[in-house]
Amino acid sequence: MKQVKSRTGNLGRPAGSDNEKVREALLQAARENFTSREFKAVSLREIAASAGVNGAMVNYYFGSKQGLYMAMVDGMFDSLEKSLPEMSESSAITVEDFSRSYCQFLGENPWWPNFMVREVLFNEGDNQDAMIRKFSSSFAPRLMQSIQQGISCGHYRQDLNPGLTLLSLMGMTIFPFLARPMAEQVLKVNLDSNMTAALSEHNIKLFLSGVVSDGEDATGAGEQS
Amino acid sequence: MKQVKSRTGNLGRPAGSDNEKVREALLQAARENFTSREFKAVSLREIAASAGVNGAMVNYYFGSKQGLYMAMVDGMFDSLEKSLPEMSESSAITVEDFSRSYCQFLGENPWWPNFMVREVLFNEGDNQDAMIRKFSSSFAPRLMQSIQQGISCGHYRQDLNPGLTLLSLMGMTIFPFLARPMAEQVLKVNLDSNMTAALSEHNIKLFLSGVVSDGEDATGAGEQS
DNA sequence: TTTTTAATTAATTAATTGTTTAATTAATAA
DNA sequence: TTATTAATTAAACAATTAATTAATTAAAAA
Repeated sequence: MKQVKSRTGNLGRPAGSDNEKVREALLQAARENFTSREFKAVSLREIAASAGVNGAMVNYYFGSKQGLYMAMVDGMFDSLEKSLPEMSESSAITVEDFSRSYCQFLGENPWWPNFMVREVLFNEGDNQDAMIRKFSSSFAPRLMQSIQQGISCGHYRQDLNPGLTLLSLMGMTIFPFLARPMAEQVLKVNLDSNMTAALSEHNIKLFLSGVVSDGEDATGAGEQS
Repeated sequence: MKQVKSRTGNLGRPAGSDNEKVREALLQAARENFTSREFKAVSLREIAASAGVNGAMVNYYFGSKQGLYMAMVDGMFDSLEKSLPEMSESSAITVEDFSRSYCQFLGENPWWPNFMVREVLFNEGDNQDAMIRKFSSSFAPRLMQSIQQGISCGHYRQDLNPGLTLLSLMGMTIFPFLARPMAEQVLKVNLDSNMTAALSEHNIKLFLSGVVSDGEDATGAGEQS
């Protein structure tokens, strides 16, 4: 009765091995590593070690490093769509809904902005096209629709460029999370859940009415030298 | 007279070799490669080939791959400060100046947003701290100062959070360039010089007065379902 | 039970990386 | 001129990488 569990030599299929458990451990390790460091900077050995399995498991379950990465991407988009149910419907999204939902999502999923920007910006060719399509087919057109309705019904200014307006709104929503290190270290804006809620309300008001006080002149002529 | 130019074996110091020229060629190659691909994904051999010199030249002139990268970073910040002279002065920057100058700079230097975000976001530890300090010591505090003046003199709303307001402004300024592929492919917003100028004016107006028409209610109650 | 299949590990493979070295040639100083 | 220094190349080096393979063991099927 020597092989208590074949202690040192862990060869062969382990007793009670769980296919799905290993798979999920690898995906989890991939998320941890790929969201904070660049693709090439993360080695399979690191991922495997961080998942507590042998390096060859990545190729066994996902075919390749790239395969694991793509599986991770799919999972991330799934979790986005699950976290933003109101954005999965087919009607127009109001500015308020977008600001609140997206701020909350970004606050709760700090890995997302880094990841999204890296994918859309840097992985030119590889995943970029698919990313852009996936990204833009979710909420962008429906938010655009909402903005265009606002203009055509006269609620918004008639001189607004819908595309630029959408970009401005997305920018003020996403950028604070994107520049989190700068926001926290330089501006002392700590993006906890309270500040996240404050940010969405701040942005809604800024987007709709601007920063200028009621009754003040907004031409900027009254500004400080 | 066989050694016409020692055609194939290009050993030794070449006639009329220009120290500064090689240095600049390497920096140029570094800019081209490092701004579009991640640090680890760019090899010294690629850079050298793209500069038309031997791979060992990187170590000869810059000590290491990292040394070349840092030299490139320094040059980029120099070009930013030269391109934005009005931001190098010591007085407060108005929202208008910031929006116009920065939009123009981003339009003329499309590599900057990618590079900046990559540095501030992803190179954790290595250059991040230095980047944040350099970045924030240039215009951030003076723009902040301008916003705080606007609030304290009553021109801006009293309920404004200055930090969030600065982040919103930076976001609506930078994001369109950051999401350029998405802006162009999905929203059909082509960021040429005309659109860049339009963007800065659009943002100034939006920042100051919002999107809602004069006389309209800005609570959003009047929006489409 | 016996056979086959699934899961896991250690070892190997082939390619690529950043860096160093030695050889080589031009420019410069003595 | 001669000796020394600066610039360049090809080659070698050592480390690391993703991927494959063969061996091994448990689970499932026959």
